[in-house]
Amino acid sequence: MHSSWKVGPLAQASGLTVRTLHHWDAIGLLSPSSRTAGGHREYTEGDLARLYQILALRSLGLSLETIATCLDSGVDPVRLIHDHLAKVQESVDVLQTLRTRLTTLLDALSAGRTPGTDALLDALRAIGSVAPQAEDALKDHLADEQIEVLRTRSASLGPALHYLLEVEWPELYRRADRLRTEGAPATDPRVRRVVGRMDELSALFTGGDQAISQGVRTAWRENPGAMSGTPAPASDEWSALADFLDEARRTR
Amino acid sequence: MHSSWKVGPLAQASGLTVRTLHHWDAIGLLSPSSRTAGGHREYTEGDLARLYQILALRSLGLSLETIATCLDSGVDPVRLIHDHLAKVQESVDVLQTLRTRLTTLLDALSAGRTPGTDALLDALRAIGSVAPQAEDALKDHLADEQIEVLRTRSASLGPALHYLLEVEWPELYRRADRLRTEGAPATDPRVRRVVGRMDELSALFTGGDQAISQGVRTAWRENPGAMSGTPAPASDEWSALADFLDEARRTR
DNA sequence: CTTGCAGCCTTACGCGACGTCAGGTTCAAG
DNA sequence: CTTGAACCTGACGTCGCGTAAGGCTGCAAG
Repeated sequence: MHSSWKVGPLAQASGLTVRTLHHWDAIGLLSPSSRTAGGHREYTEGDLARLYQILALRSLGLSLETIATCLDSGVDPVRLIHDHLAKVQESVDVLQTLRTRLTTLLDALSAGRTPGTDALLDALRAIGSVAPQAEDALKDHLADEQIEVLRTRSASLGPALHYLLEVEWPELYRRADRLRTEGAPATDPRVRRVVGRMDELSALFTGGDQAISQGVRTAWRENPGAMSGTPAPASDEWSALADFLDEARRTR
Repeated sequence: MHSSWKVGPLAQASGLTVRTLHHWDAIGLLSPSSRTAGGHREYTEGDLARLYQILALRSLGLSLETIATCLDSGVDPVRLIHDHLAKVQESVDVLQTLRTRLTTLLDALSAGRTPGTDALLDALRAIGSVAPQAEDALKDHLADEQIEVLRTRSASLGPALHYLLEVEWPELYRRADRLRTEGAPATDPRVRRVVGRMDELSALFTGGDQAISQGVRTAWRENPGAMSGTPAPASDEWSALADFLDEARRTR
């Protein structure tokens, strides 16, 4: 009646693999109480009880080492579960944030061919309408030329455009804001690098036209949500970052 | 003006470690365009552009291999992001489910010293009240004795009790239900093992008293939510599982 | 008793993205 | 030229096993 199990049947019964049971034996998590003369593992009923406890704790997402500690040395279960829950919650939060970013990005990508460019153009047009009335006609004309430049540039960049506009740009934005909130000065080499790369990207679109670059920057400041590809930050935070970047640009 | 960077300053500027840059070089993700005569890495501006692209894509949670493929061979960004989002969403769902289970478990654990035991006792009392009136007094008396047995047992089990009641028990419950919904017959050895272990746990509390064991099983059937430690399943699902377990017990 | 074959054994590499030495070489300042 | 900081390559560890490779055991049939 005191049945013993070999690895194969036990793996079958428990839904695990033989390799897993070998592994658990190797790390001392679950070692069979006895062996045959030839060295074959023999799991007893007591081993099975432990196996079920391991499965239960594993289903909570605990590491094998943690499980071993629990079963062998005894740990306060409340604190154990509490701490583990905190870690899980943290992972969830991180993934949720990532999911939001991916969703936003995917919306932008699938909404149009080059949504980032459209946002750029919209922003440029908005800038034009804010300009002094006396120069409206000229600015409109200039904007048309600028738009043409942007369209040509966009076409020549091809697929890389998506990454640049929808991925790298927001990344630069986030990096800059992180540095700012960490208290880095505008003269910090890391800040300068980020600003430099931003201007590089800008140059890719404007073809080096300073007027257009300035227009894009202004547009960005006026309408951050459409340009950054990320949820619009608080306006005061935003202008603080814009000031920060401008300062970095000046003191370069 | 054509600046070149060594690993140290570049790591400093980018927030990475030297080791990471070495690694990215080793796997061909980001190799410096040149080296000094002595073999020191020299990163050019072009390398920096690639570095920023890598950082951007990495911040989306993509694997280094995927990033390399994107940058070197060009992949449809929409599908890339879409597929990746699906994986992230799946991870979120899994973790959310786990979080819910952990929260429920933690509530149960921190509500009282031995909430599972209280639930057991409550269930036993409920059973008593359902019993035929003619035997009420006797059953009440019997219940008191039973309660005393359970209390003694709980005390002697110590911390392991929590695992048994709040972790292993629900795990057994889930395993049994999984087997049932997979269509396994009540005579399946895996089912028998689960039922056997359930009865072992039951025996731990009742001290082998069949009357108490039966009472606990009945209580469980009457009030599954309080006993299983998991969200109460649909009642029809529940009774189907109870029937399944009873059948497995009979045909053993 | 021997053969056969299924199932068991140990050993070891692989994954992913690096951290962390260890032991030796190169660079730039003084 | 010397010194010390920064650089180099190589290798092992992480975590939970998957996936062989090559050999041994155990049970049944001949």
